[in-house]
Amino acid sequence: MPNITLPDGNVLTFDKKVTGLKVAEKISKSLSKQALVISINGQLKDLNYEIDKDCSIKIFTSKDKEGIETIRHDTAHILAMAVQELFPGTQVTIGPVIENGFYYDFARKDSFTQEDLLKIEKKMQEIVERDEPTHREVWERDKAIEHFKKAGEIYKAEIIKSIPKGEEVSLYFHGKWHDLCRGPHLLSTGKVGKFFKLTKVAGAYWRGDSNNEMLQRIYGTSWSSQKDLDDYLKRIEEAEKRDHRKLGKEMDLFHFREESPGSVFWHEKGWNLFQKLISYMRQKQDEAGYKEINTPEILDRSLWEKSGHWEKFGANMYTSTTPDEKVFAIKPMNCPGCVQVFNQGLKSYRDLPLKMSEFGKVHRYEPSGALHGLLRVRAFTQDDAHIFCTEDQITEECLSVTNLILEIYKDLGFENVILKYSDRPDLRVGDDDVWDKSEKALLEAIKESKLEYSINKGEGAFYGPKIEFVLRDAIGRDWQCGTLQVDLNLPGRLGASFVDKDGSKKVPVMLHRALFGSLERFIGILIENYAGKLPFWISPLQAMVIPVSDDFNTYAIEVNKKLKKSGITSEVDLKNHNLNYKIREHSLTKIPLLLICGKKEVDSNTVTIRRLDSKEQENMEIKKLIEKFSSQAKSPS
RNA sequence: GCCCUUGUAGCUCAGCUGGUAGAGCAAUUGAUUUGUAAUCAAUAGGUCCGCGGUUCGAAUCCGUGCGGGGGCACCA
Repeated sequence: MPNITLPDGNVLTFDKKVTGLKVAEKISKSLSKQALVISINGQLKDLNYEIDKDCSIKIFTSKDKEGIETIRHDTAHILAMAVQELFPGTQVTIGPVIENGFYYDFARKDSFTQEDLLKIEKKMQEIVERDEPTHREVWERDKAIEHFKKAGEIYKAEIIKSIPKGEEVSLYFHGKWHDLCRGPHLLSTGKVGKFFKLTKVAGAYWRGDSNNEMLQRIYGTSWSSQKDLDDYLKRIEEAEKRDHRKLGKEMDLFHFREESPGSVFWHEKGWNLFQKLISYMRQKQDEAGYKEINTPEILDRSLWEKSGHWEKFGANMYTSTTPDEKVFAIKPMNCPGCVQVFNQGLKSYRDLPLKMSEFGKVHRYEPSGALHGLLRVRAFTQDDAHIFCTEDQITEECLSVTNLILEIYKDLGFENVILKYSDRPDLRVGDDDVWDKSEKALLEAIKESKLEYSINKGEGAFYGPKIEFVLRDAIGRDWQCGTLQVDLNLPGRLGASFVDKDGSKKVPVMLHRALFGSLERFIGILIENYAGKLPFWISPLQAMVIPVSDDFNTYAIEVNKKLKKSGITSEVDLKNHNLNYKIREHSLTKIPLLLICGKKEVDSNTVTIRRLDSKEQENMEIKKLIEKFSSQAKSPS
């Protein structure tokens, strides 16, 4: 006699056990048609699960996250079914739901080709049409292991072995085909609909461990309507258009080449952008009380041994042997160098907090497969700083770093910032009471900042807890940029000390912080966020002066000179092309202002402005133009 | 690093099953003097990523190295 409580509080009473589908039918016919999956006392179950006890339920449709995720999960099963029908002998492993889709990992000798993907997709459509009914069975563990072993499904057998004792081992059947699965699933393969697409094949390690063999992963996406699928594919396409590698080429900002994989060759315009960011940052840091320093790129091996890098970070370090056989390392981090500057001369507690910033270029030998445009490189410039302070100053200093980061992100158009807080890892140095103190101090700073934060348990650095600053861009992607770490280890290892009030020598606390993280990376993010249409003040080329014909060249040259003098980055285009051509060309390279000069303008001492992405024409006196845009050309302060 | 995929002119790409390369744009030169997203013509431009092999003959097939792309692993 189950009494079933609905989300609106109403209670339906049945005189015998009843399936979720039947409950949906009782509620409304349309719901029963749209129903995909049900939650019973908060646990997701199949719609044909039989309810025999009092409970509260909620029925999900494709409008709910639970519904669409079940569709994706079923699509993954159908993918596996299709693959095994087409390629007998292929072993199935796991096939979870991911953001916007799903994947399934297979073990097969031959590799899947792009054409195979199409074939598989077709077969999947067939399976949907066959509308194979789903049913679930709970098996005895050893029987299940035996069964899958016999069937040649070694990986599945492995998975069952790793299911904790006491947990149910359930199998899902779609027609004859079956898979070990926790569920829930749709009532039949037909419920999935046909709004899916296989997107790519890739390698993936068994159980995510690079010591294991590599499986073949097929990725796909699945939706509840053609429109949703099309929208998704469109979104992907739009994101591709923003790719900073593509835009960087089109806008003539930088390039990469074989001779130095993962290192940027900055072109004039890219470097201009780079320098604009640095000078903006200098000003900000100067105001915040930082002292800029610079330390050597190459330092003796002994220093890196002392700091612990040689042992802990050696695999990522470039080294250099001189003709006289001395071994140096090219710095992968700026901190040891910075501590040397701190160590020079006696420091007093009165000098603290001492904030030393450095635009330091570091080199790290990253695995070749990790390289990705500007976002993952082997040589990059950190907007680094190290703050030497006392333990009592930690919270305040952390807070001021957080504020500085937020201010800077805001100036660059990122208002949506999330924090990730990582606390002590298992492998760490320092006493627990010191950790208590530094974690508490850092957490306090986060709380005071009133920002949303998540906790990554045990993900801190070996020397201290850290915050990572994640910003969300214009199309909803998250990027990890800034970082702030509390270090109670390196200063001691490298012999840093200050004279305290009582005359005794003490070891200072060191905060490591980077605002953008890496200038290279941040520029990549900026390009993608703005789809190349950078804010005026940071645009590497802010204005192009275009004479209508060469009768007006002298005037255009004059205008360009005036602009340059007033601090606007501008050029004049004297090439023998017509106006249409020039407008197209310079619009494509995303120059914010096109300034047209013809007879009308010469006569009235004006230019006609055409802004990027606008067809409007605005006539303006030169004096006013300079007044208006020279202030906009400056970085925000 | 691992799996898959890819490498042809400055750029974007074509070149079927082997017979030593082609287009558009860009560049150069000339004509045109242009009023808001491609004016016309001519010229020049290539170690077909490198190395090795198969073959009478390789951009094309095979091996290998390097680079790019998509993932996985990595990301102090």
